[in-house]
Amino acid sequence: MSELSKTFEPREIEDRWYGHWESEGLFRPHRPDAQPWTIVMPPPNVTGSLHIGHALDITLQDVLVRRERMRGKDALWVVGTDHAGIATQMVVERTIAGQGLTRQKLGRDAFLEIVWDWKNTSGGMITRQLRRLGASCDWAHERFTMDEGFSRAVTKVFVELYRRGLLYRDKRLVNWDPKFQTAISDLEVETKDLQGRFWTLSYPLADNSGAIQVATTRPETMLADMAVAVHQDDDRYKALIGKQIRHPLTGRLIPIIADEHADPELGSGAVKITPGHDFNDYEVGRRAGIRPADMLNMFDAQAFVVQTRDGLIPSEFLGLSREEARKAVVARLEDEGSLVGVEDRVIPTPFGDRSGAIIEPWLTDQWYVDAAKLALPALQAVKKGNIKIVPETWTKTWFNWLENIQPWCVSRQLWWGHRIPAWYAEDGHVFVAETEEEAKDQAGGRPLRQDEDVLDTWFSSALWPFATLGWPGETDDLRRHYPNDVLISGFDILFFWDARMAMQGIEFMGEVPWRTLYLHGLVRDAHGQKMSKSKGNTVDPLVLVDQYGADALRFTLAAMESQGRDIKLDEKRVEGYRNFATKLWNAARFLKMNGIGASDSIAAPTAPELAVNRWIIGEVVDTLEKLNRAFDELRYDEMADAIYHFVWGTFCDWYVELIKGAFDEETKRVAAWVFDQILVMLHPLMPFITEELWHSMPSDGNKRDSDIVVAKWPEPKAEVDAEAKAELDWLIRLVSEVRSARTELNVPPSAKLNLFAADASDETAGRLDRNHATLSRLARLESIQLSSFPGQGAAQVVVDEATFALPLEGVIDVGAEKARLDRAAAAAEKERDSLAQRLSNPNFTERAKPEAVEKARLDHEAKSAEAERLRAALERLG
RNA sequence: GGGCGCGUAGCUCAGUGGUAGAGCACACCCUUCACACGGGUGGGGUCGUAGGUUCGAACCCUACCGCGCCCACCA
Repeated sequence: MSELSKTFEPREIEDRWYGHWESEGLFRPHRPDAQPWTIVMPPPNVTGSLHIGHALDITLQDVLVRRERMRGKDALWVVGTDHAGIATQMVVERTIAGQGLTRQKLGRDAFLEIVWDWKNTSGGMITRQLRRLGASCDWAHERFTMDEGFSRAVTKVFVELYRRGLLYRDKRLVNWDPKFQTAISDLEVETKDLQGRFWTLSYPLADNSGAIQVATTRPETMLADMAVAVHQDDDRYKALIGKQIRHPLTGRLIPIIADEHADPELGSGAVKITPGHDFNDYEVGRRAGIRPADMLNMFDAQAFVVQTRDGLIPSEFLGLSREEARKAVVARLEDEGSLVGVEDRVIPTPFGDRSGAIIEPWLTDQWYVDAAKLALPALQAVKKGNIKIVPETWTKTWFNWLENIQPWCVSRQLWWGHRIPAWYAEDGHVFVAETEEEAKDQAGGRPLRQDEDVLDTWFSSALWPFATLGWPGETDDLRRHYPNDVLISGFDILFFWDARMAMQGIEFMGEVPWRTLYLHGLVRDAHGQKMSKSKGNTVDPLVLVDQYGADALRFTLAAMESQGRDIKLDEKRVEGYRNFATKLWNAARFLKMNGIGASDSIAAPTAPELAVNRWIIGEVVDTLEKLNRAFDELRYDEMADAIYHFVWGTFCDWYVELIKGAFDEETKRVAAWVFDQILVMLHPLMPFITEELWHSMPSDGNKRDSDIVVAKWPEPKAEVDAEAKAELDWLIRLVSEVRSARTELNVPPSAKLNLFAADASDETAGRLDRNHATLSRLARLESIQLSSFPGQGAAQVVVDEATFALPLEGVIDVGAEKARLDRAAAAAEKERDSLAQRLSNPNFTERAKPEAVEKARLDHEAKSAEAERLRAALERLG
């Protein structure tokens, strides 16, 4: 491996190093005495595949855990997959449908066997894909939300919550998904605006004394109407309160009731009440004293019309879908002259987020978690600062949601999931227990039937931060790694997952699940559009990895991640950071070519003689400081920025250029050390190329003691050498000025010029002397003289106190040079004048901070001097 | 209806009370012995609009305009 190939081939090294890291157990070295550091990966759906959102999420986590591992911590990144109830069952049902099968035909046990098979065969894809990104998680302890231990934890939590009165069974309206035929939680409902209509109907009074008009957006539900409500203060209807209505289609006698829900401003001011199929009406019904069990239901599980308990729905409507029923009802009302008016109207309509079906409020028995009680401590935890949310702006959202939280429906009418540990006796009495035996004991031997339903997937994933560590067992892992240090998740699952983890974690562990909650945004396409399969604008992260390498993709995602903003991913950026990797690769080749290999020490070489070496060590220290600060503040963009500019802008563009042709032992030692620091600092962001180069750097016959994945994060004791910094800063400015003048005056790159330094201080003279060779090479100079140029026709540049002349007799376009100098002088004068104006304002000198005044004075002095010198240079040209 | 965020160079985005930055793109030059996935140089912004606070605002406050997102039962 001593010879680096001419081009950097990510694919080959990525597979090789990942395999090495994993098989050697380097992602979780045994460090029982080290300070623990913990993060859990949001478990991806077991049957899912990697999308760009995962890539971002994984990158952000891996960057952190790699640095903590390098800092010597007992770093643990918990990994595993989620059984994803609805999503997985849906996929499998679709598959067996191809063979003409349904789960009902198969029966529960046979169906579940198929799902498990499916999970076992296709479940490994996403975890293989995570590896391609370089995710350094603890694969040896990979978990699954339905593995044995985890399932035990889920059952225990359910039973405990029940015993603590925080979980109960209740009959009420629930969001029913008629396509999947299951209840879903409020969070799984997406409200979308749909173009609909607003019908006004006429309901006759039972005593034939007249009629009352009601308005509705869902006429079909009138078949289950149980009342008409008006506002108690509405003079139009006051007298009618308590009277009966003969329902137009069913003939059902229903009362006119007073309820504040009826808005006199809206429609006719009277509203039909269907407690069994509308959330508002349900509440009105409750207030009117109707028990949930007595509420009329007119739909089956697939939302087809069925007969109400009172048998009053005319047979022509039975068996119709909601849409058909609506048409039929409207048609009949029209025939009967009961339809008073129709207008178009936009209707906010609830959809199931997975099924896309319109949700039907339906009366069922479900299990609910008393979320309001669990929410309180989670709210407090953020208020007291036990959980820090980054970026902070999300705390308000956190409070707002938790403060208004509703009971959480956790039962699902599915088969794939954790079966609810509740058993019913013949009489309906329920026994909740961790095992059937326990339940039987409680029931005193009566025959029992287990609840058919399973739990919401999020109920189990909420336990991820502690159930993966062995809870309810009191394991060493649990003691050391709970609470986790940080959680990284997209804000889209803030309520689904993060908040529920906080609630369950505090309830069962008595302590917050993580100290910091970092929320990142969505990855969008280059134009800011949300990526979706239907739009066809999705970016497959693995395609990018194939094309540019995992390091480039990781670096891009980190560089574009600035605290929570959505990321517009542009492939050009990935390409750019691939180029960056290549640049680094070639810098390594260059160093090796010149006998520079691995550093023999972790500590910075002490007090080098050459300024350039002292300077670059200081630059490393600077960069490390920036990097560490960025890590502490979770500023990924700043991490990337700091290392990128150091590697390319400082190390490659200047240091390497400066040391070319002068590879003395000291420089070799310093260069080797600096490059090692670069590899280590860059490793969290670009793990693969850094590991490859780490092992490529040692000269023939030598080897590194260990891999960079477990190398020591830099802690150079060195300090920034101010003198060296000043000197190199000067050198860079001088070279840049000369280059700029050359280009602007169209001096051929090959032409070598003489340089005359006028008014040079002793310090400048010394610097010119010390840097004679590099200066000549970088600025393409023939000679350097410490005197003013006696002749005419020279380009001139001003750096600090000195004026440098580059004689260009015959070549120079005096007009162009004059224009150039004039522009430079004008710029300096403009700044000088603006500073002068500020300084002449007593309000400024008296009220501004003394440092600001002092700085303005110094700047003014410098700019005045510079302007003067430039004007003098201009004069010299005649 | 409530809440949040955004509007800075052609594009994507940093920035923050003291006279605007990056990457890409663009223009010109360079086959200089690490790298053309490169090197050098350069052009380009009245920081959405209007007020206010301040010695000083792109940065703080107010209003407005435009864009996006989240939450909410208006029949």
